[in-house]
Amino acid sequence: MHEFLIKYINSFATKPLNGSEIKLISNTFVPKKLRKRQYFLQEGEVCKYMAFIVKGAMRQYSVDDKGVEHIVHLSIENWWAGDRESYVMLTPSIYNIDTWEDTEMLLITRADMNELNQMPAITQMARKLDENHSIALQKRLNASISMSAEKRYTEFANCYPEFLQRFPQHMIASYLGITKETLSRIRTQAQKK
Amino acid sequence: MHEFLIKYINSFATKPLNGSEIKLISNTFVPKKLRKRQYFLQEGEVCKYMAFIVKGAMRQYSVDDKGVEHIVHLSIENWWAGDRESYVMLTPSIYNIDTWEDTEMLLITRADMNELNQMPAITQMARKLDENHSIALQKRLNASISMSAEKRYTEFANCYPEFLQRFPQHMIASYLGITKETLSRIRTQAQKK
DNA sequence: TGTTTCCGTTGACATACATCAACACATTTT
DNA sequence: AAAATGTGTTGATGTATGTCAACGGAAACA
Repeated sequence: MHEFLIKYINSFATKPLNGSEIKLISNTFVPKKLRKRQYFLQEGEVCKYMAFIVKGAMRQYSVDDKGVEHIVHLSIENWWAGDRESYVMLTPSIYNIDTWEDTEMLLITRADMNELNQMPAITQMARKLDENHSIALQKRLNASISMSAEKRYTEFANCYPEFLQRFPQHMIASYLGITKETLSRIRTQAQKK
Repeated sequence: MHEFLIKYINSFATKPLNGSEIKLISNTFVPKKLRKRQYFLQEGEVCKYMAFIVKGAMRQYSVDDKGVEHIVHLSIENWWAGDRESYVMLTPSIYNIDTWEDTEMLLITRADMNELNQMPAITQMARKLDENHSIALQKRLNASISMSAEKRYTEFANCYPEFLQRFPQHMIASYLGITKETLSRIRTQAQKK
């Protein structure tokens, strides 16, 4: 199971991991399985682990005063799940994270991650991840400030076609910050063209 | 002028910088001054430098099809300016960055930054910055997806009261993803309460 | 000193999107 | 097999926010 993670880390590294490093990593990341619809994190808890997803699909969302869910993050294989803010600051999370498919993941605590940061490959990966994460968030923020719902959807569909297959439409809608009805109408309109 | 930067870096470091490190940093970061309303970066250019702001105020914004500006970032002393995506990926930026006050800053290229990453203090700072940046963006994204314009404004006003003094209202509005008229109405309404 | 530009406010009106409700269909549960 | 639940669609209506236009005052400019 860890081989996916090793492969993933190597894809960021200038030098591939050696045997002892692989061993250490494999011993540090703890496997965990969750059935569909189970919580990985609930609002109010501190997020103790970051999860590398080996197989499956998850979502992260907040719930507003009216009980409406707002999805801030969707993730599948080779992505990470977890609330960075809570994980880094050790504060209670305002988000829920749960699985949408049966999911296998590899967990790591903040402390263990700090240990592993001895390894150059890990440091490189972590930096690169942070960078990519920031860039992606920046793009989404710009989209959400400056683009119409329709444009946000088409851009999303281009960028992440696989997500359209894996998640139901109302989750995509929530992720885009619109209602399922609006997304439905956008789609039928787009087809006419 | 570099002393502000040194102080700033030390605030992230477990051990303060020593003499030779300070010297190296001071030699690497290049001072630059810009008058009010001058461009630091224009759409289509690659962002070669990250700028540490010693004094002044800047904004980063995209311009949509209709010519409307959408501010994605505001920054003042002890913040950074620059388009991370362009800086990291070496792609042409879709953003403009300009000064709103006369501004003094310290510039660094990506290559030089990689060199400085030999120093633990710099590495620690960079990581911490990336983390904080991600967290802040995540918060904003969640706000923009799940909160009303009014709530976004009051939260912003609480979080960054100084920005209300330094930037005109129409920029704050743009930053919040609303028009100046809407912000004006929100403010008069809020006062009545 | 006058002139221009910028800034914030207000009003009338437009519109993108939300809300609410009903329905058909598929999937899961019992 | 029946019942319950989840999913996507469509229509009627509501509302937050945008758009356009006008105005007054402040600041920048000439």
